Amino acid sequence: MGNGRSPCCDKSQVKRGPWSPAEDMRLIAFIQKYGHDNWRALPKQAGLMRCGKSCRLRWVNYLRPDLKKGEFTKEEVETIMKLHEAFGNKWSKIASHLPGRTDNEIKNAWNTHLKKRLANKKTLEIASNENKMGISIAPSFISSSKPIFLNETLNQVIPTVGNMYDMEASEVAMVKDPEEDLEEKSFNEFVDITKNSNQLSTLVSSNVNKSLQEAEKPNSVVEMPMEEDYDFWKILDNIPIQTNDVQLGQVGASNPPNFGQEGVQDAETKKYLHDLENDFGSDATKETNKDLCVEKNNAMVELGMNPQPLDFYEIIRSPESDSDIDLGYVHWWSSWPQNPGL
DNA sequence: AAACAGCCCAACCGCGGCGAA
DNA sequence: TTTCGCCGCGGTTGGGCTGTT
Repeated sequence: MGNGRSPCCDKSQVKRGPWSPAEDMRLIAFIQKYGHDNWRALPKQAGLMRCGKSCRLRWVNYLRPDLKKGEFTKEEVETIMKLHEAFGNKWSKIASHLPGRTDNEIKNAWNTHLKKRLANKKTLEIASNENKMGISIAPSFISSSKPIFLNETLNQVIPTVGNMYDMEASEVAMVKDPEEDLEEKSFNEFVDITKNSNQLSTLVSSNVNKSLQEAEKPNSVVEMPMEEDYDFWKILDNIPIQTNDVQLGQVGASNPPNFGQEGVQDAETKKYLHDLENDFGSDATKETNKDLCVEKNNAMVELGMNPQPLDFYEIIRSPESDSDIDLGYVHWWSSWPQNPGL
């Protein structure tokens, strides 16, 4: 690979792997307030130990407020199939035709489900064409067990014409329109699968709920998935992060994204945050930061900043509050429940 | 109930494109 | 025109989940 470009960041200095709730919250709070003009600088400004690419990916694929969660509709699936036929693996291009869907999501869906569906369809097309041409497919497939698809992966997941014949020849013959039937089956299978993805979200929620129930137990110790990091609270409390070379006030965010009513308000989310507030207490948080306030004020003077109040608890209570920032749409937390005690 | 295998998807990686200097 | 730096894209990976034996 030669001397390539220098790495985008010092890998030893950045955190990798699943995002914690605290990191998510920090990223959301920061972007909602300051926008994301410069991904490379953002982690530093937001006080995140992540590289810019990681932040961008997390935001674009998971935290963005306009994301459409849940199963793909039949229309969406059809659109993807058509666009893939036209553009190939141009996932971002395909995603641009599907509002609320990310290229990563579509790519994953394609690689896990839709590719199979397409393969099935093609298999049947070949069989159908050969039938139309008056070619008897049976003998060739019977005499030669060689699959049509030589691709190893495909061989694993799709029935070849050969083994299809072996397995279901009579069934295929009896179906009025086998192609349509299989397509329908594939689609239903796909929808089931995506529904299961939804169930996963539900599972995530239930895991969070479980944690909440744990937290409600008297005398139980609540293990917060938060690192001890005052910068986070600074952001939420509208205290600028003090860095050596970055001026938050210069970060462009004049047009914050619309975080209005689009997202689904999750009662569990609120409950979690409410408990969080109770357990730690806003006063306690502010108390903790008291010592930093002088530093904050100095920084503000130094940087010539004029920050608008960004009250964490107001944010969370939105949209009931007057705040135009809303965290309620966030799915809490995909990367967390497997190990809630982090 | 435990072990295993396969699936799913969030996250990472490296490269290409593009604009600025 | 060249070089540099950033962003975004597409491919790949790895850990968790689920189904099967």
